[in-house]
Amino acid sequence: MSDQRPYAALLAKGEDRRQQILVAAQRLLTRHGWRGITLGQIAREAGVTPAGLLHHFASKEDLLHAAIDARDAYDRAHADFSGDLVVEVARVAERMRQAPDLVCMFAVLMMENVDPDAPLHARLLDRHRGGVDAVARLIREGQRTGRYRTDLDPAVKALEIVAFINGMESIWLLDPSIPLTQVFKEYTGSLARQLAPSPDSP
Amino acid sequence: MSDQRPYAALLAKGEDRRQQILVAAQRLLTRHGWRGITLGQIAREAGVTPAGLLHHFASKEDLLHAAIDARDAYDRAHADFSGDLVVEVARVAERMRQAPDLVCMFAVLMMENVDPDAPLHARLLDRHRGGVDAVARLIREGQRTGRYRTDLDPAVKALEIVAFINGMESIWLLDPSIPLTQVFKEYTGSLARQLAPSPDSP
DNA sequence: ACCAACCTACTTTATGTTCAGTAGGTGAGT
DNA sequence: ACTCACCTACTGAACATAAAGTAGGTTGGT
Repeated sequence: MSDQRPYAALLAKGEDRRQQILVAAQRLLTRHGWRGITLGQIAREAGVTPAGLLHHFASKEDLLHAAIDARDAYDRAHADFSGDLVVEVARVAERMRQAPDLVCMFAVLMMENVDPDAPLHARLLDRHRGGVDAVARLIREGQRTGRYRTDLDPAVKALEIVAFINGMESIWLLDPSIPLTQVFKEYTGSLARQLAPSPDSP
Repeated sequence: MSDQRPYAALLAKGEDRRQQILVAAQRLLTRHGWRGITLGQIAREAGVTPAGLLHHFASKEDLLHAAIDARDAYDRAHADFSGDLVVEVARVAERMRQAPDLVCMFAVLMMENVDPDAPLHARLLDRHRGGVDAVARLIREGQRTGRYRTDLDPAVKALEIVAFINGMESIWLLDPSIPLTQVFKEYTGSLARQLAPSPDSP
């Protein structure tokens, strides 16, 4: 934080401000969406003027992409597609609590970019499909190793799981008073029962 | 359509235009959200000028509320909380196909009004809770009559069900190529198995 | 005279962006 | 030691545009 070199401190300050802006943008983005926020709001929350903000990011759209990039990096760091699917789904609730501004960002952005011509449509569609595919792969893997029953379509079940997670994100954003953990526990429990091979009692 | 009386025809034309505007607004609302559309776009799609639109609706916000009211009326006409829960959930897919602009409108509006200070927050929160409560009631009813097992929390399961439906609406809007019916069939199938009393084989 | 269903032309406000400038630091040449 | 060219991190004011809403007119029916 406090370097000997004043210039280094200056650069650190700049990077710091950049992060502040990014965090503010993420927070506001998940509450108001891309169209619901102004540079002024983000700038104020980050302690700069709109012009000052544009010193760090070329445009509002640029800032948006930077925020999404940060979110992607978070996912790359936290997503674990090597473990058990059910455990992984259960972990989503924790992550939602830890970093709601990041985790729930896509739920908001998705609905804002539903239209095929929307600026982020392609990117979000790709991302979403990637997520569904990853879940489907996990199911297939479990089926191959005999841990999961084989009479259900991985692609279909994956969609169901992703829909549930997505839906929970939306609902939780709207109403944070819901019993998030319990609902996730309930769902993962029933999921485990469903994926378990045939000779099985609840 | 074609009245004898020219004045009646004029009034009918007005009512007609009002409906056109409402339909256009609903369509655009579910694709671009409230903030993503302008009076100009809606007006153009309805075949009027922005000023012409404001002849039928006092303000943009007024139009929004009218669109939501129409959606509420649709729900009142189609929602059936007397039948079986599983059957009812299965029917959602049909309704999504029949009237996507109406059914999926709330999924979009919800994410746009996540913030407690958002203009529609209270209304959407109420509506959402009402939906969850209705589902929970259906579960409780089933438990009381012995059709459903009693060892699961109706409120929690209701949240899961609503989350799934909500999530499916979002995903389907983003990517209409998904096998909507299959996923719903899969989910309702597993739901039925889960709600069924203990001595039961899949 | 009055109303309905519009339209054209305008005002107002909000917002992204640009521009010119300021304060302070760096490193090279003299 | 001193200046010169250039850098980073900003600010304040101005600019351009878009979009909601308004004023007043027109047409045609009662």
